[in-house]
Amino acid sequence: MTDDISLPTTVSFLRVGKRRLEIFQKACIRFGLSVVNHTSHNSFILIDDELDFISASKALKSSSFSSSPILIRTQWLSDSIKQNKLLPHHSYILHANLPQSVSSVTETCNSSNRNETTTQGSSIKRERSISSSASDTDEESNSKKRNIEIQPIQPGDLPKTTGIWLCSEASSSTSINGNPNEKIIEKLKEMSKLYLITNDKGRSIAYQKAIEALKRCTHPIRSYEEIKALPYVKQSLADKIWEIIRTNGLVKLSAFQSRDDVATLGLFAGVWGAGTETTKQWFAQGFRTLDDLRNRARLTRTQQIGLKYYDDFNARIPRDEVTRIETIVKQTANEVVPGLVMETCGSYRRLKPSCGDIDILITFKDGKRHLHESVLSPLIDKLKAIEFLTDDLINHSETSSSTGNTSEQMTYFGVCRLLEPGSLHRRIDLIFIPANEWACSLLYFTGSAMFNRSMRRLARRLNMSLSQHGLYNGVVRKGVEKIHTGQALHTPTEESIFQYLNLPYRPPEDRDH
DNA sequence: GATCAGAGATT
DNA sequence: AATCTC
DNA sequence: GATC
Ligand SMILES: O=c1ccn([C@H]2C[C@H](O)[C@@H](COP(=O)(O)OP(=O)(O)OP(=O)(O)O)O2)c(=O)[nH]1
Ligand SMILES: [Mg+2]
Repeated sequence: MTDDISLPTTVSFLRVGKRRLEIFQKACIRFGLSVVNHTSHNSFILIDDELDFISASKALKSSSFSSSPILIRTQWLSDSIKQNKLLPHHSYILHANLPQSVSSVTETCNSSNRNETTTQGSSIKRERSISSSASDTDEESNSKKRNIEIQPIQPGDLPKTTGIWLCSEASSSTSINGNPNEKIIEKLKEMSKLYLITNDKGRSIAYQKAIEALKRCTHPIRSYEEIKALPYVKQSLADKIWEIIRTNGLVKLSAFQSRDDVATLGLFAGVWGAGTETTKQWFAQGFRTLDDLRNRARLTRTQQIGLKYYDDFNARIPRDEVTRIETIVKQTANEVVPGLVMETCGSYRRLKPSCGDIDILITFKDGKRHLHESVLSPLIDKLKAIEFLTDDLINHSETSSSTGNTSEQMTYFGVCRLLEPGSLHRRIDLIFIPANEWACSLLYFTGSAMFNRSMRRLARRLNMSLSQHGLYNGVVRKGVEKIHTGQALHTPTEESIFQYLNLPYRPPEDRDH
């Protein structure tokens, strides 16, 4: 079909509810439409499907829209979302001579509304798929009631719904005998990741919790009953897991992955220093490849470095290379400032066979020595001199005391490489801390991130507060803000922190959640 | 309807 | 203050 | 997306 009228490039919304508005605005970004407010003069206005032409016109009169705009039903966007591409808008245009029966117009466009047909007059039983999907970035929910065949459950086969606190349990070792539900976990992980890069943190967390529940399940899951018995898995996630078991796939994930905006966001998310807002903007500006970014995008200093080493940074580091890098840093540090205590943390301390980066915690042996500035700077300089460090990403020493820097902690994020031909550039994080914070920092920097968050959430529940600086009790919170910071507890060792929280001690390798 | 951790550095 | 990162 |  050849369209004489080109698709709108700029639209605005009239009387669309908050929830749906958010969804539509996201869709607009995705389809390259810009959304403006009433005030400017634009000729395309999207109106809620309940409005007929007359009431829409009335509403327009009392606002500051341009004189003769084209009215389009929001169903246009709803259908476009479903079809995964921006559809022609013709059939959705609202005309003056078609009063009430909004739905009759729909009929021509495509199959999506077939079922609603006639009730009386202008019944608008808009299908809820978009608005009720409780989701933003996705279109989801052809939520047909799946006919679940309930298989008989073998007694004693149910997954134990273990405690709420992940940090109280050892991470189950998948490396030894593999996880029986690997396929499911893999799919859900991908979902979680995609939700994260599309700025849906809450949902990403929900998937991670479900993943952890699955990891703890030591036998292959077979029945729908079993699935629902898992903590943090209810209707929606249970359906998805069941679908994976039955079909070995997940339609929603495939649909997600095939969206070019999601794929592009994923690509851009691999640039160190570019987060959800930046990648979203880049996409909106029409960039699609890393070369687009190199040539045309506005990049911060760190993003330039992230782009320069895109492949290197996204490669895992074999454990033995981390060991060699650690050795270089330790030796150099000992030459420059004798008496430093250093521990390589992160995934390395958790004994992972490969690591995403190198995380090194640094302090003085015995307390008191607040002039950390006399340590970080010389060490960094020396590491640069031997051409081990190649670039700075975050450097406390460079930015001379930024806004009210009361913290004694100092952070250096940079780039290093072994002095051997063929060595890749690696991300290295050095954190300098006062000795009295050693245990809490060690705990923090060892992670995993999920483990930390679980433990911190537990602390909060106990009216305590846990960070890399310390563990406090008697914390009084009023909503979000702390009324009372509480008092710092004496935490000489990691074990002591577990004790305060009534947790069994877990060695680093058991914190790999 | 709020929460999902808490903090440092850059922009 | 928003954004990104650990 | 689950939980309280
Ligand atoms: O959001 C985060 C990220 C990290 N960390 C802590 C735990 C983590 O173990 C450590 C180092 O971070 P990194 O990103 O290097 O994670 P990792 O556990 O070392 O994994 P990777 O192998 O990807 O480096 O910092 C957090 O507390 N919160
Ligand atoms: Mg790491």
